[in-house]
Amino acid sequence: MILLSAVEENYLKYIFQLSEISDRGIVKTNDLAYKLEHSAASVTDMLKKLSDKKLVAYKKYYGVSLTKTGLQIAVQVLRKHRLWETFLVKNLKFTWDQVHAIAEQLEHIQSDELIDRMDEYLGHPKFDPHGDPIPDKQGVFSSANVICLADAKLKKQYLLANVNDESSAFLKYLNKIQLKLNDKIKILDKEEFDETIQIMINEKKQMTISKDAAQNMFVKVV
Amino acid sequence: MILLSAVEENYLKYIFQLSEISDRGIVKTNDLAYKLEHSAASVTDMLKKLSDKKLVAYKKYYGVSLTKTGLQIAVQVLRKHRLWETFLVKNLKFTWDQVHAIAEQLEHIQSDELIDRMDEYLGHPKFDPHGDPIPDKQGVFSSANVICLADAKLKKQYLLANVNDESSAFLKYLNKIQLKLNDKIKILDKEEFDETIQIMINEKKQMTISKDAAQNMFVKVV
DNA sequence: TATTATTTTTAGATTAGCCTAAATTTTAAA
DNA sequence: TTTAAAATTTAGGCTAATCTAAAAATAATA
Repeated sequence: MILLSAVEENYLKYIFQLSEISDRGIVKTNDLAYKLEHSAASVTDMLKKLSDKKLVAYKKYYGVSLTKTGLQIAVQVLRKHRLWETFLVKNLKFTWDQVHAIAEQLEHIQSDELIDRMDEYLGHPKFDPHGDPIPDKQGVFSSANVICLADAKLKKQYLLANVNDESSAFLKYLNKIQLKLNDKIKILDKEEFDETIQIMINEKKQMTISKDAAQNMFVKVV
Repeated sequence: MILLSAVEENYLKYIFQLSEISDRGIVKTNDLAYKLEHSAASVTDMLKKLSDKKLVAYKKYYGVSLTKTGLQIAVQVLRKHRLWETFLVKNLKFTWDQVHAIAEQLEHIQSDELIDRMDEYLGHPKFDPHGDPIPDKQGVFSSANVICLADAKLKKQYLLANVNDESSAFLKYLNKIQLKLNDKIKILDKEEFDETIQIMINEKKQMTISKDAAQNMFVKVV
């Protein structure tokens, strides 16, 4: 078990996250640079280093993907992040918009024993407070079969299953409009021009949701 | 509130701990180097840096002490360390010999809100699992009035109040001989030659304790 | 008190992780 | 298909935090 720096772990985590929404799992240097808020040059440097350590498969000017080892580590970092978020919300009564930044620190604490005990303490949760799946010790995610609200069908009943945890402002907005996980959502109408949608929440409250907000929300069929 | 690196925080923490057992609170470069397991040259470099930041008062060839600001930060790091140790033992059921290394990482997580909520969650504990006092948010320690077992009087009834948390091996030894905090201890005899002591534990079990072990144990009068 | 030993600092290097500016490669557009 | 634009890499530099070896200051000893 090679110990990685917090920086290296972050690279693997973000490569994993970006690879999930890219074609053939290939992540571009610039996309990583944008996520990490680093220069592209810095990213290139680190990709070479991670490649030397056999954690990523990197091809110059083409892109990067995780090796088997790199994937395993990325998933364990994600596991730690989500377990910590769960602890912060469930036990320490943080709100869901407060926990991401703290979990970004806690996810790099190096102790398998700690995370095993935390998992046990929390009762082996399958999803974190934002609805993100928590991989188990073996790295297996329970799948939730969600679709983005921006791509969901009209007039169909859904449940809010997952929201983007990275933007505190977005989560605060959800607080303000009192939208929580597992609320019922039905799209009543969609404006062609700006893709704003009209939704019905819990069959009683009607709202207008911007395209931007809808892209950060994920629903599943009832 | 200036954010310090984990390394800087560690320096302040160790300067604080060493100053408590030094004359007039002056800490020597070599003592710090030994504690930190760094070269003396590295320590000198860092002391200059901390001095520039007004966190320590450093005089070349003489020694270093904490400024008011440096002291405040050191105490808060200690507070975090001890609250985390308490959480690890009380809630996650770690044994007291397992928690120091993990707490050394956790103590550098930057979030006042986190530590306030953790303190609340744990019920504002005054002492950690090793009997070390946990300073409150204002940095005030509750004093325990302990003396080192190596300096304790013969034939007097004491309670084990505090043990050195830094050596996992020592704590494992205490586990083996089933000695816990608040156990009654009476020194029956002290060998002049090697300062080995004979103790009676809880008025029923007699044991021989080395000088080395006794120096890591602290007792208070019943 | 002179000399030696110890402690501490200085000088100079190294590595990780970042940067900007310039060069190169790839992609898109005319 | 040539050329312009965008993406990416290379080159060279910087800071934090470490090191070793040599120099300097202080403390201990003869």
